[in-house]
Formats: sequence, C-alpha cells, structure tokens
Amino acid sequence: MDRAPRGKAKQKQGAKGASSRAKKPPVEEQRPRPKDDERTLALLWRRQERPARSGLTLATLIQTAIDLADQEGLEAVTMRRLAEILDVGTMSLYSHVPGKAELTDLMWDASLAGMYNDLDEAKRQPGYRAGLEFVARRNRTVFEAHPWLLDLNITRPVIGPNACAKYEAELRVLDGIGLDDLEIDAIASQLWTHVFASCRWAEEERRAQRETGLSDVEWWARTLPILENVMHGEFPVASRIGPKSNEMRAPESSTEHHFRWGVEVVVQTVATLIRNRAQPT
Amino acid sequence: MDRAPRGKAKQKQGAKGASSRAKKPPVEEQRPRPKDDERTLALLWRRQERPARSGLTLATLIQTAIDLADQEGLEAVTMRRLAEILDVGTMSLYSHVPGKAELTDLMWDASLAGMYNDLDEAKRQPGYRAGLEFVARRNRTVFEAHPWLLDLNITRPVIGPNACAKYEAELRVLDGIGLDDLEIDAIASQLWTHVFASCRWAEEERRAQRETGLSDVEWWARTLPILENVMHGEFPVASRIGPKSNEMRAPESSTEHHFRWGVEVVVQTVATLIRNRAQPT
DNA sequence: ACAACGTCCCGTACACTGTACGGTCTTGAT
DNA sequence: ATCAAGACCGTACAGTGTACGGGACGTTGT
Repeated sequence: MDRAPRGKAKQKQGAKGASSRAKKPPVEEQRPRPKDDERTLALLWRRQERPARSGLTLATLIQTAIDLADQEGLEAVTMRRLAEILDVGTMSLYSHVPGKAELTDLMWDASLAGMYNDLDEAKRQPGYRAGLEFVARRNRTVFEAHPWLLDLNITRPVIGPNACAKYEAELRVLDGIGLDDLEIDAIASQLWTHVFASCRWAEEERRAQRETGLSDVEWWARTLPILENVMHGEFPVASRIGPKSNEMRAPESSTEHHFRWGVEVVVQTVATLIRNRAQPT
Repeated sequence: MDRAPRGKAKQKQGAKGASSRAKKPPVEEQRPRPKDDERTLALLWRRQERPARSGLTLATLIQTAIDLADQEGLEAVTMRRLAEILDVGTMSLYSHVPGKAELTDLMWDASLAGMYNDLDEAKRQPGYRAGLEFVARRNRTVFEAHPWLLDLNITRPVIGPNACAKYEAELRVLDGIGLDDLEIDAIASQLWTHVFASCRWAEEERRAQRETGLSDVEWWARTLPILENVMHGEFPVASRIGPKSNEMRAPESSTEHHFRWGVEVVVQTVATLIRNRAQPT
C-alpha cells in the first residue's frame, strides 16, 4: 500500500512520462462482501422476537429505517443516523442485521406487509380485468407510500413472507383463467414492469419539480429553445413528439392516463392469449 | 423499554434520559448540490475540442470512464481511479466536468453513439414489426456491451446528441403508420421499458451466478427446501409458478424467449391500435 | 451459588468516497 | 510584454460502511 519512491519533494520527476502517477500494485482484490442471503432469509422468516438488552427489536429497527426513508429519502438512511434515532451505538445495529444491504432487503419485504387483506382479495374482483386493475392500483399505492422503493431497482428480491403473500395474491388473479404457468409468470412480470416504470416516471417528475422549482412544462419551455438552437432541424420526429408528449403528460390526470393505458395493454394481452387458447387455429 | 440500571458502571452521565445520544442541532440543511444540467447540456453538445494542457480531452475522460465501467462495473468508477488511469491529479478532472453525476450523464449519452448507422436504418426495415424487433435488438446490444447502464435507472436523461439520434431513429419506425403522436410515445416507452427490464433480469442472473458460483437452477434447488420448510403450503400458486418459471428460464434460450415475447406484445399492441384506427366503427 | 458461555452493546479506527478551497503554472490574446 | 482565463492539483474535510476487540449482561449447567 505504501508507494515507495513517491517522494522527491513533489517534483514529479518523469513529468510527461506515461506512468508517473500509475501505481497500485495488484494487492489482493477484495469484493465488498457478497450479501449474506442465507441469514437474510432467516431474518425474514423469523417467528417472533423478544426485545434485546437495549430494547431494540429487529422489527423496530426495520420500521425506523422505513420511516426515515419515507420522510427523507433513501440516502438519508445511514447506519449512524439510524443508531442515533434509536439511541444506541452505531455498531449495535450490526448485532441485529448483517449489514446495510441486508437491512435494505428487509425494508423491501416489510413495506409489502398488508398489501392485501387476504390472499384472495384480488382474485375476488369480478373478472381478471378488474383483478389486474386492482393489483396495479395496489402496487402503485405502495410506491406512493414509499417512493424510495423506486430507487431500489429490485430484480431478484430475497424471498420474504410479505413478498410471498403479495406474489401469491397477484398470481391467483391469473390462475385458472386459461393461461399456462409460463404465461402467468410473463403477464405478471409485464404488469409489474409497467407499474414500476410508470410510478418511477411520476416520482422523477415530482423530484425534479421539488428540486428545480420548475414544473415539467416550464422546464421544457426553458430548455427547448436551447435545444433547437443546437440541433438544427436534424431530428424532426423527435422534436415533434418529445415536447408534445411531455406537455400533454404534465397535467396530473395524464400520468394517470398513461398508467391505465399500460394496464389496458396487459389486459388485452391476456384476452388475446385466452382467445387463441380457446380456438387453437 | 429501558431497563433501569442501565447507567452506573459505564458512567454515561444522563444515561437513561431519552436523548443521551440524540444531538445534531438543526444546523443548516445542505442538499448535495443539484446537478448542473445547464452545463451538462453544453458539454453534451460541444462541437470539438483541442486537448488541454495535460493532453486530457473530455472525450477521452468519458471514454476512459466507460471502459472502466465496462471492465469492472460502475462502482469501480471513482474520480481517484479515473485520475490515476489518466495520470493526472484527482482534482484536475473537475476542470473538465462539474462533478461525478454529470460525468455519468455524459457516459450515458456517449455509450449510445453509433447505435444506428443513420436515422433511417430502423425505419428501412420491412414493416413496423421488423422495425421494432430491430430496435429492440439494438438496444439489447448496447446493454450487453455496457451492462452498467442497467444500474443507472435512467428516467429523465439529459438530452444529448446521441440520445437524440437514437430517439429519432426509433420514433421514425412508428411515424406515419397510423398512430397519433401520443401513441407513438407510449409505444416507444413501452418497448424501452420491456427491453430494459428483460436485460436487467438477464444481467442480474449473470451477476448472481458470478458471485455465488451457483447457476439459477442450482440456487433454486438449494433454496427451495428451506423455503418450503418455512411456508407450509400457504402459497400454492406461488410455489407452483415461481420455481417453474425460473427453471424454464435458466437455459439461455429462455431468456431470449421472454425477450421476444415482450417485443411481440408491443407489436400486437401497435396492430390493435392501427386496426381500431382504420375502422372507427 | 457460582462459573461459564453466548450474545448484545459499542468506542475506536480504517479505508474509501466526492469535492471545496486555494494555490501554481500555461497559454493565448492583446 | 502583460495579463487574465483557465487548467492543474495537494490538501483537507465531512461523510460512508464496517472490522475489531473489549466490556457488560442474561441464561444456563453444575
């Protein structure tokens, strides 16, 4: 670690030489510790717990983290900050949780708690269309309650009880209506992808507005002349559609419109699949 | 909550007061500096540049960052590391770029360079189906060449020349085939969302495999018994579909299948929109 | 009753991040 | 030749996650 010849006051002897500053002997590569899924799984499915010596529970730790993220955003959630709020030493948190990454996984699962009253709530809607719309709205509700979930970019979540229940409840909507298992999975993930993207877009807009103080329309009104100045009519279609879509989307109802549109596409896809199944040519 | 004799031994004077550790007088809240979009825009559309004193060009800075991200992932891209590779002082980078966030924006736009040979390449495909498939594959190619793009979670990119060209080339596929402008925008974003999600899933799988050394099937084979042990048949549909979808997806061809399936959905959506337009009843 | 053990608590320290500040040097225009 | 602009960059700071090791405590075995 100690670069030997560094010295010579600060003259930078070789000057223009290729590698006057390049050092970093290979040392040993240490990956950042690969996230203890085993233990996370155990923590996710823990039965119940008595508070430990300091009165701290894993559940309250997670809840505190979630509350903090809700109020000040995900980047405000640091181990030190959490410890301070809970009035314990920073390192005490590590006796409840293997590390921050794992805590985040726990937060994810915990925020899904109580999404559906029971596993058949969604299925009970009249028809799969109503069911899918119900599911989509519930998902959006979660994202609106915990916007930081949109920053997680979760693709392969560790499987916790609440995520499981959510998954089950949502799959049941699609079960037994004439799709095979792979189609069910594909449709479900299509719906999630859309809802996530749609919510993320809306949230991004909200944040931009909060930070810059400019609404989307105002921002475009200010940026457009600069852009047109620099791309001299090279991109006719883009300059026609880009601003317009945003202009139309700006009113709150239009985000809503885009959201419904995506759900509708999923519904139509299901309809087509079923129809083709019914009459195989 | 707080067991009585907590204090004593360790002194810690106030001890059991609620706030022995809570301090942090309000001070002033400082946001992390709001990302200078104005200047980023100027840098994105810069015409050309002569190398500066040290021989450093913004273009080579960006390219170095991209290469590094390609080879070691986005988290390896730090200002110090970049400076070391380029053999300049860390703070020298800041005379070329306002900060790291802006550099990331520049990296995003730069990696889109040359995606299409010309603005009509995609449109030139025979029919919108071929056009959309072409676009989807090109997008995937970019994500495979630069997997770290999948970590960016870009929703509102700053508009650079390459992003513009990409946008234009892709919109042209949908232009003039009977969709209105809002539909074009919606379809395009639906396609991007799908490609992004699909590539992200594949990449996540690759990473998991690289880190744990377990393939997806192996991982499920190991995890499933643990899970079933803890969720005693509570989630029948989920336990039927979850493992199966992953099992089937494991062979490389199956990721491909899912990718195509999503594109097909988009194509069908376009077809439906056009059909309904043609005969407005 | 006592000892031993495990587990929680946590102060300190380390390696690493982005970048503010202020100085020095180079270069191009006048 | 002068001078201002701007590139360069050493140092420092506030912040991050967490490794380490020691001290305090509760439970359990004897």
